[in-house]
Amino acid sequence: MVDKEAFFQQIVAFTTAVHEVTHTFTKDIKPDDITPLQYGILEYLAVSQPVTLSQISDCKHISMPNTSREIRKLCEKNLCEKFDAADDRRKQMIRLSEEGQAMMNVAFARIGGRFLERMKGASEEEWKDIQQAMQVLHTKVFY
Amino acid sequence: MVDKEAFFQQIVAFTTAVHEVTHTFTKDIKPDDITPLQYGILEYLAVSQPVTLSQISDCKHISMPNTSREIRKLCEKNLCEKFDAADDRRKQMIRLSEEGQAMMNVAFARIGGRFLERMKGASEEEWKDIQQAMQVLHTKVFY
DNA sequence: GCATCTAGTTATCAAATGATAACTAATGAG
DNA sequence: CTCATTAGTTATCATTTGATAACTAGATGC
Repeated sequence: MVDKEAFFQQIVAFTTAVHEVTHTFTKDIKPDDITPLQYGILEYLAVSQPVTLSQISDCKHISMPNTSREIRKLCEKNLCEKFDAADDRRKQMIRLSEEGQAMMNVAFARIGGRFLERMKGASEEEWKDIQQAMQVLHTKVFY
Repeated sequence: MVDKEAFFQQIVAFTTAVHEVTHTFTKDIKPDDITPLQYGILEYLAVSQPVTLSQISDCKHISMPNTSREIRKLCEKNLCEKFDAADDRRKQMIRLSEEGQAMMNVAFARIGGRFLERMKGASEEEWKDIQQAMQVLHTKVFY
């Protein structure tokens, strides 16, 4: 049998480490004129665009009024833009503007660079192991 | 060769999933009378106590004045306590109080329960795979 | 013994975030 | 058609968090 107590300790240590590393890799990336919450929204947009306000609200756990406010600010900074959904005239779709897309490309490239830097000594086999490991955890625990 | 672009996509998707799952597993755990920041400090204490204020400040990326303030609030709520370090009379060591320890035990048990629930169908072999996967990522990427 | 450094505190201010009420407009059910 | 529901907005307020300056007390270098 597995030792569930030890297993849980391991989960805590692991998730803490993931938070810590992503934090240090991300903290000095975002431009000074956007807040952490706004950066989180832009990251979500970069991965999932186009999305509705309601989707942002659900996925990022931000109330609708606050989501509306933050999106308005991002639009004012010309980082994203709204357009009407074809199927339902109540819906507002959001996507990154060209400027926003360019900004996120730069941010992602820098973060990616840091991960690559961290793993530059890895052998072909280690890369495979790491990818395999992420796949296992992604499908079985963190989905 | 590994496809580094795809690899990075995978990292982003994976870390996002870890954040998402830990968030949903943790959000309704903390008592209403402590803030998210305070909960984070308590979690850190539970894992690393006893620690100094400076250690909390460093590890949780909170300025010393703000760390001092939050610790004072936690002490006022009887969740942690200060005591003097033996070696240096400037240092204040912090540890959970009995009440704080009890609170974190409950919180951790509930979070642990949710992970176990999520993995209740897993075979002996899958458990091994998952532990193995965490170990790989913890040592090679998230350290 | 004096200057300098480290650990922590207190007070204060500004900004970011969370929460709620009251609203408009479009959709969908009956 | 009418009523309930959904998507989003605006305004407002409270709380949380971040940032800085000015301070005390103990340690450390020389």
